[in-house]
Amino acid sequence: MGVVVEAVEPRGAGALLRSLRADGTPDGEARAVPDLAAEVRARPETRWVWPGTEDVYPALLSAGARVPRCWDLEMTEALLVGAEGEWGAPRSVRAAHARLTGTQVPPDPPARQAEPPGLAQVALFEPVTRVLEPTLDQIVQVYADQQRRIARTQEPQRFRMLVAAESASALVGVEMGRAGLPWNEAAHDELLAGLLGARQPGGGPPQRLVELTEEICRLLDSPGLHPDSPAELRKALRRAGFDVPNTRAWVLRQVDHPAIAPILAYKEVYRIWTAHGWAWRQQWVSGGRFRPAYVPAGVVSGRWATRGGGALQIPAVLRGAVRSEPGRRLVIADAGQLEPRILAAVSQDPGLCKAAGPGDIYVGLEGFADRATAKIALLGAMYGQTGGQAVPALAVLRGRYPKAWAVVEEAARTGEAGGLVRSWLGRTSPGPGGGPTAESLPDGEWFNSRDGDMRTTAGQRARGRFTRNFVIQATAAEWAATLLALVRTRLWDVDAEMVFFQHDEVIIDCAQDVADEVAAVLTDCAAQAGLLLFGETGVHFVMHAKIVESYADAK
DNA sequence: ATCGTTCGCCAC
DNA sequence: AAACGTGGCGAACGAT
Repeated sequence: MGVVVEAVEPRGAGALLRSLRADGTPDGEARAVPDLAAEVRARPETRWVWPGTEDVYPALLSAGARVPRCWDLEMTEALLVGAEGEWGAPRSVRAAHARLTGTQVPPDPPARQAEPPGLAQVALFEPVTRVLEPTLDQIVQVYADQQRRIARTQEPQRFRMLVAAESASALVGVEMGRAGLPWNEAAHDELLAGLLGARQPGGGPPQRLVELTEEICRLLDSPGLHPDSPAELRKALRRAGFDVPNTRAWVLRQVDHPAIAPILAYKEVYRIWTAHGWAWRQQWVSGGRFRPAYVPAGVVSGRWATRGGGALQIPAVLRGAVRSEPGRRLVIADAGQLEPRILAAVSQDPGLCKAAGPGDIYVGLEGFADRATAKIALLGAMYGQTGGQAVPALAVLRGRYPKAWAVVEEAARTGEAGGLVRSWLGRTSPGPGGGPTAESLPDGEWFNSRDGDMRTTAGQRARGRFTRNFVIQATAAEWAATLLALVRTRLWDVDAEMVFFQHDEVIIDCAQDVADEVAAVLTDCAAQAGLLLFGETGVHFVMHAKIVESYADAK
């Protein structure tokens, strides 16, 4: 019983391995294996310690080896340097080892480019910037060092949970990118035809855009106008007697002119055409699957990012193209009101925890005129809204839910003063300017008082909003990563795979006859993730799972 | 021509 | 209704 820890230096299809004890010290000698995938298959109870999941795992999956658990050294290093006040410092194993031994720290290689699946990349030359791979010895030393540094963090238990959840996320990211989201090209065509009209043979603007352009030109008496040029549009509107500061949709909506309606229609449709039209599909969809590259923890808050394909912004009007194959179903689940529940759990505000029960959290809030006002107050407190109709609502929130209020306010004040904040599990915010931390800056740099007073500058207020939101958003990302890790384990032997994830929403592609089971697993894991992170708080973490054949039917 | 920045929209 | 967090992305724009 007990997890075996094994350090991995990948070498082609094989690897150099070395067993490790719990504290990271080696247990036995290094040994070479010719087939790492075979080792992974044969030893499911192992935690594989390797430099970067993104580099190692794809080949293993190709060889049919799914990895139960790993320790992603680069991800962990990024979390640790952040916690140590060196956010953004190079994260490679060689860089970590150089810091450990006091030698020259190599910079990280530039982020790799998006690689559309349809485009077989014909490399004219191998990029010379690829860093030297670390040796097994360096891997072993850095792992042991990370154990020691984690022990020195404020909450080592939580930080270990963070590393485990992030490493599991990294595995999920590779698996999901490989699986792809089922994308029905015929359904996509039908939706595009309805929105855009007939496709032009030469690839030019489709029928509906052409018609809308003609109508706009006529109504604004401006032949040859390009509606997608803000400058031209502003000029034409000015001639028609309307001087708008910009051409954003909500600004145009306030203008009373017959050309506005077709302009707004044009904007909506134009975006679909350029961002998710036929050209996009040609580039990103292959074999009936949309395959973006996911970057777990690619965002400062720990949220996932994607590289290419715009996977985290699939427009609502095109979701009908996401369809299950015959005999299969999509189980689509999103966490209900995640961020306010996170605020309740981290603040332990008794009133907010009480409201964060199984029902609607906003309905459960007391002292507000109605649900909408309560929602404005809660979201405003987490996003840093200060003006408008939110002001009286925020005052109510402050009076009724003081502990919750204090959490976000303290984070905001820390940020305004140039300080760092941490999520529940220990992710640290970047310092002001994205790299250097406040502590490393000369005194007074961040209170550049104008006229001698201590009013905060616009930059300081913006930074306060960022740190205010960071403590909530980053903790929500941790809950989501934990959820993914739990779901992945629970579905290990089920005919079901995760095919999409965005912030608080998961799509699982599964056999029709296990869909109910999958839905139950999701709701179960949501509660379990809340318990693992926060213990018994009274806060309910809920996932609303729906079993559908089309993403369009999920909302 | 090429590059980086701005605009404006999409998602959560 | 419009100012309030995290992003990606594509076209226009403007500097080199």
